[in-house]
This record gives sequence, structure tokens and C-alpha cells, in this order.
Amino acid sequence: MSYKKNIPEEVHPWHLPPKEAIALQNKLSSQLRDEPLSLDSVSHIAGVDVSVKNDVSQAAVVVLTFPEMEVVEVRRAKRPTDYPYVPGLLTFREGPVLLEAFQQLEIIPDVYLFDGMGRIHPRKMGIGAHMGLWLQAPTIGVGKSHLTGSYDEPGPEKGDMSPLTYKGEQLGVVLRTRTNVKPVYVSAGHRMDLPSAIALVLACTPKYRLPTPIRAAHNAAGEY
DNA sequence: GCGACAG
DNA sequence: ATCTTGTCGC
Repeated sequence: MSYKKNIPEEVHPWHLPPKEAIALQNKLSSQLRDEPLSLDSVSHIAGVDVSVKNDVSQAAVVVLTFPEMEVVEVRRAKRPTDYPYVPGLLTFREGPVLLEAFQQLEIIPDVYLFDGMGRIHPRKMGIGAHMGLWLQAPTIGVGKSHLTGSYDEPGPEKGDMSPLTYKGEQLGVVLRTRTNVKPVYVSAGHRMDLPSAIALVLACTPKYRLPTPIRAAHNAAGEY
């Protein structure tokens, strides 16, 4: 039995004009669920990333054991990039190719780490949150730069963090994963709560700025 | 109206 | 995201 059966045939269409895509995000955001995820219940974690070059999108999903962080499965997909990059609508550009990679998985991870935002988004639907609805699984977003919301610069030490708020609501945190290194933007996706997301990210980031699973996915997507 | 704007 | 070598600093 393939993992494809665990992904709904269709949650919604992808080729939507910006205005309709935004309306869809507003509708889908109400489906996001908060759920705690203890580190003890995690045995496999996946890193997700997409690289784009010459109008060709290359997706990579890498599954690693937790907490050992050993790669046990690598799946990739490639297809023409048919949607433009529009801030706030990244999922409509990278979602389709990611699904092709997800459908190949034989090892089902307990949680997915995305290179991009989770709920730190104008409509709480960053790529991590959005894809979580298709996967119907726990997801976390780890962004490398600012998209929206306000926050104070976190302390300089590894582990220091400050809340990121948007319209009076905290959507995530700006977390320093390495001392004196630019912080990352962490937020829960689907079936995940912020405390659990932060704990998972820190547990997966032993040496570098980005979590090991995301680094692995980035490498796999770039060399495909 | 102006500036900001994941990857 | 991508184009790209060496270089400053912990």
C-alpha cells in the first residue's frame, strides 16, 4: 500500500488567481489544529525543501531517525514551475511538486519540518501549515527571513527567543538556534502547538543554524 | 498613498 | 530562490 492513499485525492485546486488563492487560505486556516507533540513519541522526522532553477522546481523530502538524526529515506520530484512567486502565496508555487515527493514515502514520519513559514503568515497559512492539511500530519515551519508580524530582537545566546505577533496575536517565535548567528522564524503548522514546535526545532539543531532535517532536504533538492 | 514582502 | 570568491570574525 502506497503512502498516496494517506493523502486526500484533492483538498482543493492549485491553479488559482491570487484573489481566489487568498480567499482559500482564509477558509482553510480555520481547519488548523493545535496539538502537543512530546519528543518521546517521535521516532522519525522529515525535512522538506524545494529548489527552483530555470523554471524547474525540484522537491526533496528526507526522513531521519530521531533523535539520532540518521537519514533513512530520500524522495524527490521534479516538474515545471508553473506559478509565480508571490509573497504570501508560496504554497501555490511549491505545493504541487511537494505532493509528488510525499506520495513516494514509505516511511511515515511523525512530524515534518518545512523550509518556510508555518502560521507566521497574514492568514496563518504559510507553506508548513498549508501542506499539513494535505498530509493530515503534524508540521512545523522554520523560516530563514522575515515575512510578517513584529518582534523584538532576541538575545544573542543559543536558545534565546522572542514572540512574534501579528494583529495582536502571537503566531510564533524568532529563535536563536546558534549563539551570535541570525535567528530563525519558528511556528507551528497543522496538528502542532508552539511549545512543541520550539522543542522539536531545538532538538534537531545540534550544530548549525538550521535543523538537520531541513539541511538534508536542502542538499537533496539542490543536487537532484 | 507608501513601504514590506517566506522561497 | 538564484547569480557567485574571497574574506572578516568568533
